[in-house]
Amino acid sequence: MGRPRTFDEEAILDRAMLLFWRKGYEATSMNDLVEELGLGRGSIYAAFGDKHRLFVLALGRYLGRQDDLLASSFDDLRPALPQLRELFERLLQADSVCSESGCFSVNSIAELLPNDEEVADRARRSLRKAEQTFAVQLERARRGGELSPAIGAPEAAHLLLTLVQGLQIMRKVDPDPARTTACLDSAFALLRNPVPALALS
Amino acid sequence: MGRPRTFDEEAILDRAMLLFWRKGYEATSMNDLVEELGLGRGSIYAAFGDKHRLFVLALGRYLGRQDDLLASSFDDLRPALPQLRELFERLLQADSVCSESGCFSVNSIAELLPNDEEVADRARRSLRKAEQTFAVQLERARRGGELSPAIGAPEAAHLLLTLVQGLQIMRKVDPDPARTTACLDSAFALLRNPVPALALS
DNA sequence: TATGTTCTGGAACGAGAGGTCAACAACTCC
DNA sequence: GGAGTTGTTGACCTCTCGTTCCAGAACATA
Repeated sequence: MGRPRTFDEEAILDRAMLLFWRKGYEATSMNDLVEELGLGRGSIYAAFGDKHRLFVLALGRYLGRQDDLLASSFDDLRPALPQLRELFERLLQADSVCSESGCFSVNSIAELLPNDEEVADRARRSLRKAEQTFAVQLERARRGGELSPAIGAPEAAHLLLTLVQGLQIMRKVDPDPARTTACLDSAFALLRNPVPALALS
Repeated sequence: MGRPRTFDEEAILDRAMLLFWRKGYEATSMNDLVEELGLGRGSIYAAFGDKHRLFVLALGRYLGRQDDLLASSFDDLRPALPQLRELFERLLQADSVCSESGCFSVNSIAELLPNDEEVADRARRSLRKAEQTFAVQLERARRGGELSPAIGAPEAAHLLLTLVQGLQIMRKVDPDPARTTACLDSAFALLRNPVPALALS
């Protein structure tokens, strides 16, 4: 019934995501989107609603991918800390798709919060999920004697999450990936148990 | 010679700073500024140039104050780590002027980098200076046996700087100051030397 | 082929953007 | 007081913003 879509909705959302990611919400105009997406204005509005809704959809797509990456990253048989470390490397590498634009989520939080409740909710959800995932793995690390006794698993999870947000800011100021890697090295050096005992319980 | 200014340039810059801080660069219009600053458009342009220059001046004012806070925060006779910890508390408290808007510098980096070289330069300068100040104090901490041997002073400085940027993002997502304090507690718990020896050298 | 429905692309819209300007106001100096 | 200079104001400019609308294109069904 009716004329079919001539474009792949998800592919279009990906391109919108890259544009918003690169330029930010306010600095991206509908003209930019028309040009980048290769669609008429009418088609965009019909398919995605207004500019803000399109942005939220694009951000949701970005966060959804991050969620997936997180959910499928852990093998509960191997030590947790090295896996966490590898996850961060992968997370940051995934963001290099948009070369020096940092993290779409961090950028959006910084630009639009606390005034944009829709974006706030979506971001909060992903951050909470990430923190919980970290906490589970860190608790596993603690039980395995990997984690420094100076910190609890939930606190370490929150600390790591916070640090990663900070890394995304620092990457925009100094894009040298070696700096990022070095910073993660330091963090994990501190998190590691200096006297790795046998499993405690 | 000529008619004198009827306004205090620095007071006006402060108000512009608060507005840009609250709304971001792109979302703040000249109309907003005219209304907030209580000046005619012409006066603003005559005194500060265009919108972008005004923004850079406002950001410079913000960063200048942070620089001052940092420069005058350390007593080389007392232990370094607690002083660093107090500094962070003061930094975050200073930002509470603009209740839930996070950090003007972090917001600006996220919104405008990597496309705005002027903002990038100004922000880089302050971050470098902060990192160096941290490093000096952490080196003092290391020599005094305060710092964990698991990390060097420069690395700890970079780690702390990164963490604070992250805290500014997290604060926008969850404004509860207790979370921020707890995160700093965790970080310093890890940085502290678990076996505080006597001064080594 | 005729009809109904959906999608497409671009013209058109009002609002508001950032920026300019000219007339007037407020001072200093002669 | 007159001349010269600078600050102030708000009307005004052009351009671009986000959004709407409509005529035509592309399908399914009959």
